[in-house]
Amino acid sequence: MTANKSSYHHGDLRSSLLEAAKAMLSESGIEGLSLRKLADRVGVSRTAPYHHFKDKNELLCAIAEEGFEHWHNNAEQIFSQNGLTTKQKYHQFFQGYIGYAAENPEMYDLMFGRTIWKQNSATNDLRDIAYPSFQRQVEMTKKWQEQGLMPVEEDTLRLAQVTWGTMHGIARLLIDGIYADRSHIDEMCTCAVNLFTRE
Amino acid sequence: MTANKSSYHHGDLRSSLLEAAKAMLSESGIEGLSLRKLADRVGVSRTAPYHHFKDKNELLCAIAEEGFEHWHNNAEQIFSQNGLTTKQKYHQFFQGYIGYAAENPEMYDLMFGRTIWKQNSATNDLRDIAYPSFQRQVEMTKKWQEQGLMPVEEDTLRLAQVTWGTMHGIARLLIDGIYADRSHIDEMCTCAVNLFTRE
DNA sequence: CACACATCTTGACAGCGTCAAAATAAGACT
DNA sequence: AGTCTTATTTTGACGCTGTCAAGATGTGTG
Repeated sequence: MTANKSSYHHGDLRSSLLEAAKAMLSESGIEGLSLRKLADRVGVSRTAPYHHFKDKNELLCAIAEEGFEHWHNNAEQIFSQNGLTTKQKYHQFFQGYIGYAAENPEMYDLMFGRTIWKQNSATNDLRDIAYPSFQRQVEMTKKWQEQGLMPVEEDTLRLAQVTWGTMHGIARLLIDGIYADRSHIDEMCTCAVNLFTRE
Repeated sequence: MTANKSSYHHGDLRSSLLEAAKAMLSESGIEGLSLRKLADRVGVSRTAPYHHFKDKNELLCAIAEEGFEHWHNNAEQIFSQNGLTTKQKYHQFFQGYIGYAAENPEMYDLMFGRTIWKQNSATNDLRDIAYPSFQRQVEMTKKWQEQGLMPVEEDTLRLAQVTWGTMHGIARLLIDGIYADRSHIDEMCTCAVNLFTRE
């Protein structure tokens, strides 16, 4: 169906746009990412991107998709590690989450920020990737309860919402530069894990 | 020095602008609040606001100031209540925080969102109001530790960051419409309070 | 070889924040 | 009083943004 590369006028505009857009995103954030500057950077006219993305929103969603994939692989990797107690793994997962947000603040802002999720502007493709990620959080919480790491008295869904909410909140405080800074990451994570886990 | 009211051309443009801006904010969010539409709404020309606010940013900061004041009074009121245990008060504080965010999502987004805090764009006036609010959070946490509500083993600052982070995170998940919705508020708050408090 | 289609460009429009310069009205001073 | 200074508001303009409509250009298929 679709040729692999170097066909048509530009070659593979769509992925070139995505790559450049990701770079611009991490350089200057969502606000600083304009379609016109993006087109300029790739070397095409202002409206060329519109033949590959219906909207600026659709472009942003496509970028976020890649972010979720990368994020998912990251979490998977941590959990497949051996020789760690459940609590150590959870600690590492927690720290990994905050670390990802701190190192990719603009991407995190895009993935979990209101630009996309506020007014239901998320693409179907993005939902298909993001929702399972949210669901996985609940499943993992259930396991943590069964393994005695987290209190079984609490409803699993609520517990998942609260623990993820904590990670999300700390991440946001960090990347929005309010009240907390990077040098506190490790201590904050340890503190949170202590509060959430028994033993 | 400055006349109280009904002097000059318009009367009291500054407060008229602020009031209209607050209305527009809650109607259509930060993104939907444009200086031009604001001026139009108040009945002045597009650049009139610039003699009362240097920037759009400065206007936003002025709005946020009012938000912090209202928010501060709200918290004060809860703590001055009698006939409640420490835990009940904390529960109510927690719920009040989330409730405020859920009922004033756009104002909360302005007060604690990246628009203002990201690139150090907060006004000095705003800082003077906001920073003590953050500080108060730490002091209250210290009291909660002393009263045996929260673990004394944890560093007060970290504990404050984590507990506030949790409130902030849940608030953001709610108002950004991701993963949680309003009907879960009470249960989430109870769950979080259970995790954070002893006894 | 021609036709259809995907792709890209040019032109245009409305909206935004903001600056400069001109117009207007109020208060202060002699 | 009247003049002057100063605060306030307006008009005009600039560059930026996202996006639509129409035209130009190249590619793959029949």
